[in-house]
Amino acid sequence: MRGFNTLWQPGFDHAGIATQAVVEKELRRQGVSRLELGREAFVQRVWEWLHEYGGVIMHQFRRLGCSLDYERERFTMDDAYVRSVMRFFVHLHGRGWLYRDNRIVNWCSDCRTSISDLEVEHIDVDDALTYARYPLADGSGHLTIATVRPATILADVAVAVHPDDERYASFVGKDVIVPVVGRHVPVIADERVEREFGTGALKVTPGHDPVDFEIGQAHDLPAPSVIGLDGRMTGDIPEKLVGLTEEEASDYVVEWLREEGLLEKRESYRHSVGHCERSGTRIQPLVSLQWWVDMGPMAAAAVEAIESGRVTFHPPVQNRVALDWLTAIRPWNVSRQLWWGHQLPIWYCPDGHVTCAESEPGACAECGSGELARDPDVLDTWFSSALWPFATLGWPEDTPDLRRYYPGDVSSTAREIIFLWEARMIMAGLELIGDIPFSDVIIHSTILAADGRRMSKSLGTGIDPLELIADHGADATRYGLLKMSSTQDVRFSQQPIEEGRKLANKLWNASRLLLLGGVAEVAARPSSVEERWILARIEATRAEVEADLAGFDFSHAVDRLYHLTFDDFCDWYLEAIKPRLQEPDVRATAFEALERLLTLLHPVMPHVTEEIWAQFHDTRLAVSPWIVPDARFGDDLDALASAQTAARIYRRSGVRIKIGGDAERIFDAVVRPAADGRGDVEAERARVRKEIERSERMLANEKFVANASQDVVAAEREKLDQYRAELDALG
RNA sequence: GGGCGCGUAGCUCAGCGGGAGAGCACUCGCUUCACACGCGAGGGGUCGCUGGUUCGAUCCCAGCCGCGCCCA
Repeated sequence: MRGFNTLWQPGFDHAGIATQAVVEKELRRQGVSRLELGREAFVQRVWEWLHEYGGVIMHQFRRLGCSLDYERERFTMDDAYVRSVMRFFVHLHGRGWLYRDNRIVNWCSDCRTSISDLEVEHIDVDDALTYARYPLADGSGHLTIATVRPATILADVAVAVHPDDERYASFVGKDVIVPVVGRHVPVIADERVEREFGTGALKVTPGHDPVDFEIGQAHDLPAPSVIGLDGRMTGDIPEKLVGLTEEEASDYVVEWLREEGLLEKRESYRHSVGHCERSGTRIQPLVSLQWWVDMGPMAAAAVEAIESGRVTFHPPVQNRVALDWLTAIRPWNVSRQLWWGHQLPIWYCPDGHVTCAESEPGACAECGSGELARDPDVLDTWFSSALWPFATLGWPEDTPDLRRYYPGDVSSTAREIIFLWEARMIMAGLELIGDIPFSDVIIHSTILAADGRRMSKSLGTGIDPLELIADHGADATRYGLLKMSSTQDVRFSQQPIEEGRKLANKLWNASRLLLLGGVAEVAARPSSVEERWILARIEATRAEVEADLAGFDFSHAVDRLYHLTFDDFCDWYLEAIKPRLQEPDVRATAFEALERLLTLLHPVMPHVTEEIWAQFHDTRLAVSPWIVPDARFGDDLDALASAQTAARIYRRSGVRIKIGGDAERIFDAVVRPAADGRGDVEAERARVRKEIERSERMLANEKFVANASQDVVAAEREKLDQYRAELDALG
């Protein structure tokens, strides 16, 4: 409508973990495991599943009447997209930012893969805090530590205390004996120890705790593992514990401590524990060999882009959120032990040399060996999603689309996606294209279920937009969603959608009033006051709506359109012209006003406005020009004020005040007063006198007049004048 | 543990320094020739609590009580 060449890019990511989990679950129901099936066949099954169930979202978009460029639908697993992902990976490798390392990761024993920090959800859990005594090797006493995970005692390699903790100063440098396994380990000093937690002495288990891993690295300690990838006990531990769950092993350890007199106490303890966002399984921090990306340099560029305002988040507080994360960014674990996704473009030869290439190399880059095995891992889904703004446009080729549509303007998403996706799109865009992917990021509200819980499939709290469309109509659903939109999370309610349905209905009926008399045959020549007034109202609303939309304030935009339609257009304008509706000039202006109203409403309610438009046009509203600013009748914006005041008084009390002229004529047409409606004039006078008193009292306050802004004082004086005029009119 | 935000009419939410608002729900009156899926009127709120700043506080500040989210 405004003549811009815009692209709204449709498509999907492949949702690695989630998709694999769903298909695996289905297989299990059929009594097949993915291991039996084999990698190739499994991936084939995922594609089949996608073909069956994919397309739902696009169907929903179409039904909502969203103007996406549907022919350009893209998928992160498309061949062309895969090439972009490989290019990105090889690029990072060439930069030296990609490395393989044994580090502690968030392991989900249910999904059987590592996950990134951002896929971990912290939930408060009630646990027991176990206080265990570690005897000193020299027999001179003991040290007590507190732990919520007694089973990990088996993997302890040290006990750490804070360097400034006087209680334990004399212990540092001595050895203690780890219960159950009998290992002699040193007492070390490290600033990462929280003195206030437990006894202030920390058992150090680098194999199963992120902080301990850091301490272990700093002190050059080993990181033995006693819990395997399957969540079962393993490693250098007593035979009878092998294969137990962590919980069973903990019970054994606690019992052992009790019998040996080393159990000091157990107390209940509530703390937050990481869980896998997908499976809900408690995260097992463990050390494994994974691929990592050093994000420092890319994050610095993104920080610059946001601080300089080249990329702006809305609402503005979110700029800070993004910056805080970017400035404290940590290495990104990008490898996943899954089958569904982009397999790492990494090949190993028998000598362990690593070859990184976009497509399968013929020989090892280092030794020329032809015996190459590809790394079985796939990439984090977000690794590919980060390329969305340009991979969808043909990058790494230099395509016309890429030149025309990159960088884009707006990306809209929920809060929890800021780090996962937005920040990474910005980083990838700056790194690979040398420019930001978009200038504005809208962080919209999350619509909660009516009871305040999150909408989710597993809770059964979700709502299918297709049902809303079936019940209320697509235009009503669009209106309702826009009305609900906010920077604050909102509870879902049918009411705003129902409001939209009423608006569509009202618009339809108002149009019918005009169309019933046939289409106007002359050009509009607005002459009467109500005609100039409605055009002024529409013009004012146009400017306000444009400002709202520019600020991404959709809720206020649709609210204005609702009141313009109901209050101004229907209740006053149409009622005012009704007596003269047969006059060609009146009809001509009415159609002019209706055209403008339909145009303003079209982005919100494309279906009903297009249908009405078709009743008196051969063109399509969707491609008709937007309203151009029209200041002709600006002076008439408040022209109906006196008639509206008279109406309020009459409808409330039955008292008619004297107004005269056009106002009188409009009043009669709109209000249609009874022949000699006679109300309680004295009560009305009393009401107005009260207002006058209030106003006079305020203006008599010297401090108010002296301190309040001139505008406020002037506005108060004007109100006083109006009330005095009203009192006069009451006779 | 760190950070952000929210508590306004029965419900869902606007307003964020000058007389408390919208839609829905509720009550009453209208079959008025576009719409009863409508029109008009009305009832309903110590704007979470306690202090402070100000001529003036729902709005700014502090503390408390509830609730939510993000991060570790």
